[in-house]
Amino acid sequence: MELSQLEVFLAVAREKKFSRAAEKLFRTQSAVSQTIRKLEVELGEPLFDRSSRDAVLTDAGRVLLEYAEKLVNLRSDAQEALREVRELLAGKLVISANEFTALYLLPVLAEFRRLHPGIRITVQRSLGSRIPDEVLRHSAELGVLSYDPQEPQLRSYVVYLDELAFVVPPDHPLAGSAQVSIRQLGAESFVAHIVSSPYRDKVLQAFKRHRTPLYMGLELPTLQAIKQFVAMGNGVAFIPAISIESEVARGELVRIPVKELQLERKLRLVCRKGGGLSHAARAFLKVAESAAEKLQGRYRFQADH
Amino acid sequence: MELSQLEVFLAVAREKKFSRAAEKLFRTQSAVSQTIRKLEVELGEPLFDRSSRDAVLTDAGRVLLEYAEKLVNLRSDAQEALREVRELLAGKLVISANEFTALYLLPVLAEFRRLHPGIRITVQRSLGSRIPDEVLRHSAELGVLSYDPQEPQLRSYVVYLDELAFVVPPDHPLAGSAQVSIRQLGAESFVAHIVSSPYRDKVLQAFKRHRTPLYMGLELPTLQAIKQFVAMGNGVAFIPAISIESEVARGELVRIPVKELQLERKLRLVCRKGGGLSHAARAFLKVAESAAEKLQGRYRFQADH
DNA sequence: CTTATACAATAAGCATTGCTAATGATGCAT
DNA sequence: ATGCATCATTAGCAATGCTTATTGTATAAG
Repeated sequence: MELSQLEVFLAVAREKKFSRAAEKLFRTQSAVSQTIRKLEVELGEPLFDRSSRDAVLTDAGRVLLEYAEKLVNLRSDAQEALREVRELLAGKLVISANEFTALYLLPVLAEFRRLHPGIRITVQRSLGSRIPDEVLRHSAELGVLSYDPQEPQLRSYVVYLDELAFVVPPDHPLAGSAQVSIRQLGAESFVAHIVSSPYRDKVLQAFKRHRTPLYMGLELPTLQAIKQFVAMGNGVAFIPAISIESEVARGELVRIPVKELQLERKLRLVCRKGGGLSHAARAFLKVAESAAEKLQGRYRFQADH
Repeated sequence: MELSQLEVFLAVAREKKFSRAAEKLFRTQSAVSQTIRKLEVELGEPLFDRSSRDAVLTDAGRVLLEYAEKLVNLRSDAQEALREVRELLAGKLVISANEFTALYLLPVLAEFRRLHPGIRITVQRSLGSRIPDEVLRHSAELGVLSYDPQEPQLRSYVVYLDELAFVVPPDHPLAGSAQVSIRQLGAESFVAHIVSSPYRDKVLQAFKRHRTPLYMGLELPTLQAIKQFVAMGNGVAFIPAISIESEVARGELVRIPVKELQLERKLRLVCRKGGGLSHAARAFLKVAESAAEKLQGRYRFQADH
């Protein structure tokens, strides 16, 4: 029992004539007869009573009619649903990011949702180190990383240039400075992120090069905690610039360029190589790309200070 | 999109390997590949991501999976429903009968329901003269008639021998007689059915032959009314034997054979010629046939009195 | 880094299927 | 009875789908 056969069956049931059904189906009457006959043999039951002028459904025919209509409608539904996927009106996108790269995502997500409100997005929080594997195993389709992954089956696109910002509380003696040098920071009490990263080491090395002690009095597990702690006047910190934009704007934190330290961080979107990407993911990459182009100028401006 | 293709799709989705799905389907891996490919081309969307070790459903694949399962299940349901029709576990049977032939049907219906409780039966009341046409137009599948229809597309089976019974109230002077002759009935007041029938004419002719007047004092429209009127002691009547069985048994009416008058009535089941009969109708004819065989003896016994 | 293995895509040949065209059968109306 | 409409049947042909054989690719092992 195939859907194409059921379509013929439905046409005959509607038209009540084999020949008229054949016209509607752009087939010959013979083809229709054979199709119905085949169905009847398969089902072991006649479907039409041909004895009278109009073809009349038998008991079995009536039963089949009910199901045939449902089946054909269900197929239409399926085709419609697939059309929606094709046209980005439906779909699901899972993105893996860690605490701070998730921040980068926010404006991109906003734009993406505006363009494709039918796509449901899940941003799952993970650790940077586990993200490549998650993407490979299909537990996420995209990932946000701050480094270029080694895996040869992955491809990554740089979508954002972040940097490590030096921030102080607004009432800090250095708060008014346009720039500081590392030597000026020897007396400061630093608050650090408990997760070690390549950038932390670079900071340490820079201080060492300038023979300046780095007093790391506190390690905190979240960026939020670090920001609040600094804002309360309890110390200073190096922290991803992206995570302090609003605090700087509100005057809760003051960012000061450090002359000898301009640590850029490239944020990347990673995905699997080789065409296995959903429309949703491809669309997201596109949105991210155009967002990156817009930000480029602004970012450079900040970096030059 | 055909159900056979969806079956292949489901197998691959389940097995996560084209080759393993092929085994389960008793096909070659090539066939499975081609089928899936064809589906993908038709739907304009890849359904599986083949890049990783196991085939993984794409967005579109997940959507299709949902519908494919529903579709395949619905087909099973349809096949099951048709099996029930085939095995007389389901179906519908419409029988057309007039007021008094419907009485004949009752015991046959009881037996039929016992044998085939899944078949829904409708006995629609009609007029004897319209029944052949109704059967031809499929507005009923079987009809009960008291005569042999002319229509060449109809076939009829004699299923019951009724006769016109002469009944009197229990307190009637003739009530004790084992037999009466027509001449004894000249003084009686008859109650007649308002619907004229060939049998009524035969009665009239018989009375005429015996030069006996027939006083027809009242015509009533229903058999029930005639019976009650006679039982109340208001007259006597000729009435189909089948319709007074219980009243005779309860002593409300007394039946007396009339020597010169033995009017047999053959009840027939009619149906369309030529294989266009449902299982239900065929089964009903069968039950009616065996019921007729059983009744034959009993009927003859009564007739001999 | 190469080799072996597992799996899917592709190509070519073949069998089956389903369609058309032509003809035969049957019922219905004139 | 004749003509018209309708469906069944048959044979031939074209399209479809399956198989076998081969190529391509990614993963695992040497």
